[in-house]
This record gives sequence, structure tokens and C-alpha cells, in this order.
Amino acid sequence: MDTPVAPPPRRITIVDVAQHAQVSTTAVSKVLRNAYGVSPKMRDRVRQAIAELGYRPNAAARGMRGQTYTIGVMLPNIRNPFFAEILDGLTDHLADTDYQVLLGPGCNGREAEAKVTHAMIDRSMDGLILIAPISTRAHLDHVAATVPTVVVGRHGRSRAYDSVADDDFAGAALVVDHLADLGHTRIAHIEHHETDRDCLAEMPNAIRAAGYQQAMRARGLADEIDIASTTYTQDGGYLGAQQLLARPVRPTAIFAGADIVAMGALDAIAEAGLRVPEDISVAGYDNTTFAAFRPISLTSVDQAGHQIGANAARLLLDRIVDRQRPAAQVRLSPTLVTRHTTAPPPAP
Amino acid sequence: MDTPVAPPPRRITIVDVAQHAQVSTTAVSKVLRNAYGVSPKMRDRVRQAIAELGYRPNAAARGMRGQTYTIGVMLPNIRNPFFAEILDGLTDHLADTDYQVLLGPGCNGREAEAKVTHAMIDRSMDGLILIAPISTRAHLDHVAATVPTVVVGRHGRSRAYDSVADDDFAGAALVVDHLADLGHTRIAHIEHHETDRDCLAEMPNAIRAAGYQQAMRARGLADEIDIASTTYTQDGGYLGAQQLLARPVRPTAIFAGADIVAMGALDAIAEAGLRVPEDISVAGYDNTTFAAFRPISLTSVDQAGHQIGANAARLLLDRIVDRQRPAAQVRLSPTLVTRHTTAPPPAP
DNA sequence: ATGAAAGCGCTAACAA
DNA sequence: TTGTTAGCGCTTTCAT
Repeated sequence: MDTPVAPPPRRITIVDVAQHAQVSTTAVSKVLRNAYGVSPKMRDRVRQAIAELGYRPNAAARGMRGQTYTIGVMLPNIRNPFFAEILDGLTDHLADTDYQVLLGPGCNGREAEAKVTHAMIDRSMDGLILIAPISTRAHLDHVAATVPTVVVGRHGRSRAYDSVADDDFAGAALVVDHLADLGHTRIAHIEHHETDRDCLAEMPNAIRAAGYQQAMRARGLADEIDIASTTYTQDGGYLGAQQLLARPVRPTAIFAGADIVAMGALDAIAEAGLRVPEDISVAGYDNTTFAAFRPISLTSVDQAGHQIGANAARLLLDRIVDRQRPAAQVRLSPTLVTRHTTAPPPAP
Repeated sequence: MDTPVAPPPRRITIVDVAQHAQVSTTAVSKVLRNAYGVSPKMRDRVRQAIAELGYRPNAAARGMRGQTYTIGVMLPNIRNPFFAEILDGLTDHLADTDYQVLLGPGCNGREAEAKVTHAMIDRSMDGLILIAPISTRAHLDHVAATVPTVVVGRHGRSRAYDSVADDDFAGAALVVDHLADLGHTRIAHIEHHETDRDCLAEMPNAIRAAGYQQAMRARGLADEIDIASTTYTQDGGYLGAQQLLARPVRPTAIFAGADIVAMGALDAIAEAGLRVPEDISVAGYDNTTFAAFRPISLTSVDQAGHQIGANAARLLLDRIVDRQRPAAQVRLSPTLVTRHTTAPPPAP
């Protein structure tokens, strides 16, 4: 015989606080928002009443008229450790503010992205940070027209939203130059095949592939350009490497478009009985924890995810204050982290 | 000269829908909630008006009186890939419902957990799923008294909330038995040191350590029990393994309390110039993607994260419907996944 | 089965 | 500086 669960006690409201402090609800509201027009004496009284009663404002109710003090972050794939870096940068920057971050979980595909962005808008969030979205420009512009928005990890400028991204073009060149400097000429690339022409020019994967080709040309290696088109997944890396290893003349180095892709490639290479880096070099992109893990020790491009996140947070707070401010684009420079998966090519 | 950004158009409300469909707002509300008391004819008219106008309900406003159709998930550490499994199970189960999942990000420490849980309550979420919380029982009970709650990955029964967890005691025994069957006797364990006596008996890490000791005794290896107390992090694994390797007589097998700990241990072992599994065996817990990655190929305990998540979602939906239902505890059985980091001990 | 009307807790325009 | 009051968009009695 269970005792029935007690119903939750009625929540303390602004009215309770006002009564307790012997002031009007307006006064309490003003104190809550640090708004103009309360005497210090009154402010203290209200603060004390809030503390004594353990009052916390109801965000839903606030949202009906003003802000909800909530920022929504759309994360495409919770498994990619690089996104965790961005998130850290974000939350660190937002920690001292009144804003609460809530994440929209794993959305793969445009419908899922639309569902999450709509869900956030429907919940009256004050601002949105979209990480590596694959939605159409039209959808992004629509979202940004409705709520302050920052887009992370996607190139292309909009006047509706701010954006923060890594210079993927330069990042790809860092890898190619590193490998070429080591003496490699047959440098292949595994890319995420962009099916959608709408955002072809905006996606990091496409830009990395373009940067790879441009850098190869700049090094006089135009004839050696060799791309396996798969996806930015571990499987994609596995399959891509298999394709490349099956070439009549094998590449001596593989530039994987993302660390997770490099993981799959390493797998395929080991399976083929080849050694890294003695027989073949491998480089990734993102400098994830995975890459840094010593038994793997993957050469990779570091995107400074923490800074990306911090910048996105800053831009968003700015825009919440002034929605008319012209849109800004922040491009962060990547750096190469050389580890043990890249070395000079084997003697012929 | 930027054209000024157009102000977002006024949102469609239930009033617009009612006018468009020539019915009352009450009728629209009922249709939205599939409530009793609308004729099929009226329902269709309303549905059509909703579609034509592209109406989406304002969740904040709904929350003022009824539900917000939002479920909050508190995730302690976004980097642990095991949590992603749970999340998948959750979202899959919730995909067909009207509920939207929002994640409270990385909270380490009790204050952070309290902040996130409060934030979710303040936003009138309909239910909470707390994954591996480290809060006090008192706080958990308080939360659960306020809003339907399911606690995941923590033992101990409450009548206020439902819980789902893996049988960590049995899981630890799986590892010990596996290693003992291979011929190991000097089987050491790296645990997450539980500083807090309040939830000592409830935390998976403590239960795994207890299970390890019990299983060792059951195998007649009581004298060989050897525990390094660190934390469930990669660093913790690194340090723990260093401690164990420095013993006068080295263990021949290490049972790391979590895959991430095993990663750090592998690192330390490699650094010490030892081979896995020839010189020393290593097993983890969680069966993360990391463990499955072939170049690592870590023997680990699989917790069926997907099922954990699905069960949690089911229990929560149940409880939202009936808050008086007695609390349920679900214990899922773990399985051992044998890979290449465990083998018979070296000949003496 | 249908709709009018009263709030939910808060903010913001307005009066005092 | 202070308080009064009218909503925000929705749900929910309660008449009809």
C-alpha cells in the first residue's frame, strides 16, 4: 500500500514575492530584469523576498511577453567529438549570463533540422545557434528572420544571420603542403560527397575538397589529384580507403576530410596489411580527442572549436541586443597538428 | 547601405485559425489536443485551416495552462559516447509522439545539475530524464515531486521516480569471470573513487567496484583484489594504470570501470613498453564506438544503451499519464563483448 | 457538440 | 519612482 504521491506544492509566483516584499508586481518584474526605475531600497527588499521564498521565475510566462532567457543549440550529431568543443566554448561564454542553453538533439536530414528549429522557435527561444546545418539557405534565412540566429560551420554570407566558420580552404592546404613537404606526390582525398547543389558552395566538406584540389595544383600536383567520394562517417572512411588502395598505383598519403573518416581509413589500411605511416600516411581534420589519443596519434587540422563556440555566443548575444546590426562573418584560421600518422613516403 | 531587416511577421495564433475555420478558439484547442467533444466535420475543418495557415502552437503559451510537450534530458557529459546510445533509444521511442526532446548540456557537479534541472522545471517541461546524475537523493526526490522524472544509470529505489539501470554488479562479474577463465589471477580494477557517501551505494562506479570484489572472492581470488582509485576519465585511466604497473608484482589484467578509462590505461601501458594483450589484458565497460573501433578492439561490457533509453522514455510517458502509478525499477542485463585486448596471461 | 469567458505568470504601457 | 492594468496565446471550466 503505497502512500499516494503528494501533489507538487503550488509554485511561488511574482505575486507572492510582491506581497511578501510589500511592493507591486511591477517592481518585482523590474528587479528581475534589472530594469530602470527601482530605488535601491526597493530592489533590496525584493531581492530578499525572492531569496526567502526561493522564487524562480516561470520561463514560459516570461516568454509570453518578453524573453525566455533560453538559447537553443542545434547539434547535428552528438557523436562527433568536435561539436563538444564548440559547445564548451559556447557554454563557457554563456555561463555568466542569465541565458540557459538547451540542445536540440541529433538531427540528420533536413526534415529533422526543420523540426528542431521549429520546436525551438515554438518554445520562444531568444536565440538559436545552428551547428553545421544542412538545411537550405531559404530555411536558414526564414529561421533567422524569426529569431536571432548564428550559423556555425557553414560558409556563405547571409544578411539575415551571423556566421562563424573555420577557413576550410586554408585547412586543406595545410594538410596538402605538409604531405608534399614530406615528399609525397600521390596524395589522395576522401570527401563527403555533396549531393545537394543548393548548398554546394557553403558546406565545409565541399570547401575542403576544393582546397585540396587548389593546393595540389599550387604544388604542381594537378595530375595526382585523386578523390574518393563517400561520406563523413567511419564507414565512409573505410570504403573510401578501400577504393583508394585498389588503385593501379596506390596513393602514398590519404587526406581524410574529417577525423572520423580517418578512423575508418586506418581500419581499412590495417585490414589491407599496410602500416601507417611506413607504407601510407593518413591525415584527418578536426583534431578530435580521438586524434589526440596516443595509440592513434593522428595528424589533423585543429579548428579551435572552443573559439568557434565562444564567437558564436558573442555574436548571438550581440544580435539579441540589436537585431538590426549588419550581419557579421567570422572566419577562424585552422592550424595543423602533426602527429605520428604522417611521415615521408616509402622509398620506391 | 543595408536594407533594414524586415521585422518578423506576426505569428499565426489559434484565433487566426478559429476565424479561418469559422469556429471558436475552444474548438481549435480541442482539435490540437485530440480532446473529446468535436464533431468529425469540425475537426476536419480545423485541421484544414491549420494546414492552410501553417499554424504551429506556441509552446510557451500552452505551458501556462497545460503541457509544453517538451521532455528534458540531462546529460552529464556529452563526450561519453555511451550516452549517445541512450539518447538514440530515447529519441527513437519519442519520435512518433508529440513530445520534443531538449538536452541540458554538460553538467559536472551538483550545482550545475541543480541549475539544469531547475531550468527545465522553470520552462514547464512535461517530464525529465536524468542520466547518471550525481545529485543528492534529496534533490532527485524534490525534482521528481515537481515533475515526472526518470533516473537512468543510478541504482537505489525511490517511490518518487522511476529508474532504469544496467546491472553493474553482474557486468563486473562478467569481466572478472572472463579474465579468470583465461587464466588470469592478478586481475586489477581501476575505479572512479566515490567521494560522496550519500550516494555511495547508488552509483554505477561503486557497484562495479563492489561487483569486481565479489566476483574475485567467488573465484577464490580474494587475495588478489587490487584497486586503483582514480576517476572515470581518460586521465584517470592513465594514472590508474601507471599506479598498477608500478606494483612490485604487476597485474596481468586490468578491468577498467569504463571504456574511456581503458583508453587511458592503454595509453599508459603502451608508454611503459608493454604489449596488449601479450603482456597484459585490458577490459572496459560500456562498449562504446571507441571500443568497437578495430585498431583498438577493446573487450568491453555492453549495456544496451539503446534499450536503456527506450525504457526510460516508455516509463516517462507512462508517468506523465499517471503520476500516481507506483515507481518502477528496470534492471537491464549487460553482456560481454570479447575482443582483442584480452588473452591468456603471459607464461611466468 | 459548441462557444464565451476567465485565467495561467509575467511584462509593458500608462497613470499617478 | 511607484502602482494599475491590459494583454501575450493558450487551456479550461461552465453555460448553452
